[in-house]
Amino acid sequence: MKAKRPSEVLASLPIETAAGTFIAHYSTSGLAALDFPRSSGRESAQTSLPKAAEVRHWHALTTKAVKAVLNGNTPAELPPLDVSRGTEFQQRIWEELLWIPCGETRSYGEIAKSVRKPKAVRAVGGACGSNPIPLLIPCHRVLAANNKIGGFGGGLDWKRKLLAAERITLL
DNA sequence: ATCGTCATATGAA
DNA sequence: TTCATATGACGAT
Repeated sequence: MKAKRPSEVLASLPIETAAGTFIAHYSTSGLAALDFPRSSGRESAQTSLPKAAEVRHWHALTTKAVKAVLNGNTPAELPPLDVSRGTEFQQRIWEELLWIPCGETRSYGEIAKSVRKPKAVRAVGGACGSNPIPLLIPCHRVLAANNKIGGFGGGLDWKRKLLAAERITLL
């Protein structure tokens, strides 16, 4: 409906972790998307580092942040997040997710209430589903009511894994 | 406890 | 506009 401005992607860089190789996509404004490891192993990431020192710095931050989350810790610092292609509503939801402390969870309904739209519970789910930057925007900490697992775009197994890393137990 | 159905907000085609 | 949702509440098994 609103802002749909596909910022140009400057670089797609790999992030090697014990869980696989993530791929971070950077635009002129910051980190624009983060992909889960692909089981087929085909990486479309470029191997050469971009010339812009800024991007290299962002990637360093992203790499540290991703590894921190995989270990169940809170990232010390995040790179700038380019959420310019999201709608205003989505950006508001994503920002809200950022405030969820490591180890805690919220329900879709709780998120909806915190943005003063208590009825927009399904819309919250939709916003989480279109979250371009999983892990750093902790959509995995959002569960359905009654501590039910809910869903996860990148695969439910990932959600369970991330929750387990933070020692979050499902009822 | 599980299942079906409806209400409601938002986004995509 | 119509259709699809990573929900939630409620009522009927």
